[in-house]
Amino acid sequence: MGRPPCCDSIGVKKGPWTPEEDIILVSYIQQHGPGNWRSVPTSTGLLRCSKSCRLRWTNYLRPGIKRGNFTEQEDKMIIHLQALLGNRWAAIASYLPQRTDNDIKNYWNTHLKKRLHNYRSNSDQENHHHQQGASTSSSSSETITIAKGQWERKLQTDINMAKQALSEALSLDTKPTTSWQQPPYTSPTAPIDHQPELLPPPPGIFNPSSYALSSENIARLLPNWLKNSGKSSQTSSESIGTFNQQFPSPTSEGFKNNGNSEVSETTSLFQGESKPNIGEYQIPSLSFLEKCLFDDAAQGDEGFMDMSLEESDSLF
DNA sequence: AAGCTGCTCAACCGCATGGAC
DNA sequence: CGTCCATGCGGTTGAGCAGCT
Repeated sequence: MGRPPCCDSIGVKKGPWTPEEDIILVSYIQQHGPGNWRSVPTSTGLLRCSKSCRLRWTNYLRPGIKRGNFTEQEDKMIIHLQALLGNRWAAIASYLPQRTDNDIKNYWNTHLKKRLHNYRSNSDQENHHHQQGASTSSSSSETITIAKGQWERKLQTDINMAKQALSEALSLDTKPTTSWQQPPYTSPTAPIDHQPELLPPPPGIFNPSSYALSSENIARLLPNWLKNSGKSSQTSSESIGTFNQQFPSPTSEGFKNNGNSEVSETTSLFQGESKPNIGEYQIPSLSFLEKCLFDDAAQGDEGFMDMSLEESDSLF
């Protein structure tokens, strides 16, 4: 007999979240900060279990989350990190700012795994043909030596690629392009050259099935919602300014503390500490990444050996 | 137009982990 | 040291959707 489900209690709601629930949750977190999830349902009156609240926040509502449209760079990073770390999605997510572990996991399972499988079955066929056509004079040890040399060069390329990817990710700080900055609801009549006004979803527009997709980040709604609901005496710009302070830019927020301690990271954001400096986070350093790569190389990690950068390049 | 099939992804479930007592 | 509890993590599920027949 395992532990009973945490959501066994009667009256706990399951299934898709509504905008109202999201607003309640974001509003609560804005005031109290993430963490202490146990108390969230009782404090907010949400008919959700604490786990569900935490998941909703970390996978969807948390500021700085980028959704969909994985870039090639990200694809490659995921492929390499998966080969290196296995299915440790939280660890992989720590190297990919703005992506959640759940998102990466889904993307891997639905896209990359399939692509990789297709590629490998193709290359297996090619190898089979090459082996059949190749002269039998070359010894297997010779082949291994050559392959090892080639692999070392590939490894260096991989490290350079990882460095480039990370530096590009870090440089996003100055050029944010994340989707969360797109307003989830904009006035149809808003001039294009104006900052679109944030609007709450029109009454009756809610469609449970499309809500999660159409609303990039409910957090963007909150300042306006607070103003409209009279819960905040701040002006719109003030509240947005405050809000932006509390929800800093995606990339400065994006790196998790060692990939498994988002609470400590996000809590600090909400407790009025100085605006996070990217250097303050315990970002897994490149030297660490390199070390892992070399360690794996020394141990002959087959997963990683199987998938070099050049191979992953040819996937795209 | 209706039914079927496969895909996507938000959300759930259960186990693992670590801290408090 | 053992137990309890809160939280984190990874695997899995299922509703909704798109494309095909």
